[in-house]
Amino acid sequence: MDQELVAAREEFIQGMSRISHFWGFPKAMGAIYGAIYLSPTPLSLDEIVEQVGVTKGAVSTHVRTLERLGMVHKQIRLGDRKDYYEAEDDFWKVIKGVLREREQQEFDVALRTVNNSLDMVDQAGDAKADPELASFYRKRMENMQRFFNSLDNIVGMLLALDELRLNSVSKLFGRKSTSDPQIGR
Amino acid sequence: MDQELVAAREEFIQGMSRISHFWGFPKAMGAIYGAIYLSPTPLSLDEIVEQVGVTKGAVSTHVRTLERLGMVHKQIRLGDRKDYYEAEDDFWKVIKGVLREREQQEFDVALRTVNNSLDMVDQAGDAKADPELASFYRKRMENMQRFFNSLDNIVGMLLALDELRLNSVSKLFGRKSTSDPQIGR
DNA sequence: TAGTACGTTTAGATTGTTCTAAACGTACTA
DNA sequence: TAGTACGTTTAGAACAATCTAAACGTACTA
Repeated sequence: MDQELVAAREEFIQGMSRISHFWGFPKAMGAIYGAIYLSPTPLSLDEIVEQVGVTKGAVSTHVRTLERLGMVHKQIRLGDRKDYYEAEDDFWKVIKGVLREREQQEFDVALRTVNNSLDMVDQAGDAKADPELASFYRKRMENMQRFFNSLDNIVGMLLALDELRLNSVSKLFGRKSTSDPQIGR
Repeated sequence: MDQELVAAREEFIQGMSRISHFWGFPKAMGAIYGAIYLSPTPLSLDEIVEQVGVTKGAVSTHVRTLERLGMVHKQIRLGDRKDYYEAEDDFWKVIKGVLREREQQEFDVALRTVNNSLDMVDQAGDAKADPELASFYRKRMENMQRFFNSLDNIVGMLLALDELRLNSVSKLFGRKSTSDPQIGR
């Protein structure tokens, strides 16, 4: 295979691992996604191992996560014991998957945490001394709570937009949207 | 000071450190922000150390980051060698600060990375063998590039909305927005 | 000048995460 | 039945991020 294409692929994969890391995922996971994304045909575990250069164990683990997020899709073939993976190439779906996961896992933990502190203030605060401080705490916490609820709603809406083609979100913001990339090559 | 309020504060601070960590920042940084946010008066480094329980060095470092992100504001007082910090309590501004930072630091690194790989394909690809693969690579990479540009534009718009009160973003999405929190207490 | 009260920097310890290597389980194949 | 080809799990190694403790720089104070 064309040596220069290999180089381009490696550059790309490396970029993906960087991006992955930046968004708080393991580097290898991004690299694996990159490899699958650039492959014209679905890849088996071993092919991924070969292209990315991490062990099979790691690939197995990460590929499972990727599937959970909806970033890759497993393909099984009759009479073939290997699993094959192909990439989801609709990135709005990818974002959706990530948000859904994060939203559930930690997002409303945040809400609950604030609610909880607020409860503590309510129960204790005005009973004893320092009612001023208690009411200040309450004000601040409620302020944050409101914000989290707004965020929560926005994310909820985004997740709900499905048939509407999430892509329209960008149109909604007017400017160039999906065409006319301006950081040119 | 009211023992129960202290407990509520500690609960809150702990929650902030968790959220901070979740968004990819050091835990202590979130805790520090939490302490400042809950204080009715600006806090000095030493007061933060006392409330959060990390060393002065760490506080010094993190507080600087927080300031760069616009999450806290430094206050200097004539005839007082201490620095005091108060929290930004407009979370839309906070988000703005974080996005601006991230956008610049890594966001268009992502773009550049893809652009770069694409260049490599363009230069090398069709010259030699495997023009099919080259064109497949090109297609995929352009797809991603388009997406990044959209994202970039959306974030750009968000950052530009300033006077417009970012809060209106949530109104724009219709549902309950800032009022009527539904995860009740 | 020496002493003190600050914030900052830095070397290295601590901790948490991610990866490797190897054992393992299962199912198919001869 | 033994052997092979696969994906998965796991113990612990390697690595990276964060924090501590202590040295440091500076400016004010006596």
